[in-house]
Amino acid sequence: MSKLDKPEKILATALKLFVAYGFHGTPTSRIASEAGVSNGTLFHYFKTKDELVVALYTAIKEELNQYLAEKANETGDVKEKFRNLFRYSLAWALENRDAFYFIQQFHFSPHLGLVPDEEIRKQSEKHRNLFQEAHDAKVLKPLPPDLLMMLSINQINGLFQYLTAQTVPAENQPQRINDVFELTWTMIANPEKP
Amino acid sequence: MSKLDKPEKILATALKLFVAYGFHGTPTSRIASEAGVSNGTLFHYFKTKDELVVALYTAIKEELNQYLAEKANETGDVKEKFRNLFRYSLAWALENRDAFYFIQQFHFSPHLGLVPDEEIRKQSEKHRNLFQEAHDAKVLKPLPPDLLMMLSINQINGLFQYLTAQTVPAENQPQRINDVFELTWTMIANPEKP
DNA sequence: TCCTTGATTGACTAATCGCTCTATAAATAT
DNA sequence: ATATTTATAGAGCGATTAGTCAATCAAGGA
Repeated sequence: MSKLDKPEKILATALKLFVAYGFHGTPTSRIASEAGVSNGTLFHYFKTKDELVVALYTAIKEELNQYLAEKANETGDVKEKFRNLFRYSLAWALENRDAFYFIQQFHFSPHLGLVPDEEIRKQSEKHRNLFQEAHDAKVLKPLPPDLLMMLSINQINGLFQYLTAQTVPAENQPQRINDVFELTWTMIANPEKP
Repeated sequence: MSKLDKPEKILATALKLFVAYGFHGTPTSRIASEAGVSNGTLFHYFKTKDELVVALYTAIKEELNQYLAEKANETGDVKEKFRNLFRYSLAWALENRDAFYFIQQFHFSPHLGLVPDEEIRKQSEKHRNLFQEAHDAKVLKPLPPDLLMMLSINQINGLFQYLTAQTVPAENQPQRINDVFELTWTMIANPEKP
C-alpha cells in the first residue's frame, strides 16, 4: 500500500473487476481482498456498494473531463476545436479502455438512475456549450445541437468499439481516427459556411 | 395463462424486469411470480438464469431481424435499401423500446461472452453483406465496410437515445429520422459516384 | 501523558438467491 | 388401459453476499 491510497486502490480494483464480471457479479469481499484491504475498510470509505459504483463513475468522468480540459485547444478555429476534442477523447479511451468501457456499461445499468440529472448535465456542460456556440454561429447544420452532440459522441463510441474489437495496428489508429473525424465533421458541419 | 404460453410469458416478464433492475438485480423468483408461474416451472424451461438471459437476447435479435427481413426493400437502388434499413430499425426500436434497450444493456454485460462469436456474426450477416456489396460497387467511401457499418449502427443508437430522452413530438420523429439518415448517408457514401 | 478521532481488521449475521427435489397432474404414446 | 413422458407447483437447501460490530491501532492535540 504505497503508491495509491486506499480509496483509490479500491476504486481501481473495482473498475477492473466490474468490467470483467459486472456490478453484481463482483462481491465487495473480492474487491476488498484484491485491493489488499479488509472488508471493513471498504465500507469505511464507501457506505454501500451502490455508493462505490457511483463514486467510481463520477471519478472516471472527472478524470476524463480534466484530461480533455488540459488538452483543449483554445486558439484554433472551430473545426480544430472539434478535431481536438474528438482526437483526445479517443486517445484517452484507448489509453483507459476499462474506464471508457465502464462508462458505457454504467450508462446501460439501473445505477444511472442514482446519479442526479443535474450532475450528469454538468459533466457534459462544456461540450454542450461548444456545440451550442457553433450552432449559433451557423457553423453546424440547422438541427438541434443536442442531437448533433449525441451523434458525435456515438461516432466516438462506434470508432472505439471498432478499434478495440478489430485488431487495427496501433500505427494506423491515428489515421483512422482522423478519417472518422472528417466523416463526422462533414456530417454535422454546415457546408454553406466557409 | 391464456394469450402467451409460459416460456414466452417468462421471457416477456424477464425483459421488463431486466431493463428496470438489471440482470442480477432481478431474482428468478420475482420473474416467476410476476409471470404467474412457479419457480420450478421457470427452471423447467430454462436450465439456468444465464441461459434465460441469453435466450431472451437471441429471441429479441431474431424478432428484430425477422421484422427487418419482412420490411426489406429489394427493388430500389442502394441508397433506398439503406434508407429502409435505417428507417425500419428505428421504427422497431421505438415500438419496442425495452427490447432495443436490452440489446445494448446485454452488449455491455459479461453475458455477451456466453454467446458464441459465430452466433453473433450470423445475426448481422445480411447487413454486413449489404455493406460489403455497396463497398465493392464503390458506392461507399473507401474505408473498411465493417467500420462504416459500425458507425451507421451507432448513428441509430444515438438517434434512438435522443428520441427517447428528449420528448420529441411523435409527429416530428419521422422527419428527424430522415434527417439523420441523410446525414449518415452523406457520411458513408462515396460522393464521386452518381 | 491522556484523550479524542479516524483507520483498520476480520469474524459474524441476517437475508437473499439460484437451483434442486419430491410430489402431483396432465398429456401422449403404446 | 397402461405406461411414459412432460408440465407445474412450491417447499427447502446450500452457498453467497452486503453490511455490522466490537476490538485494536496510529496520530495528533491539549
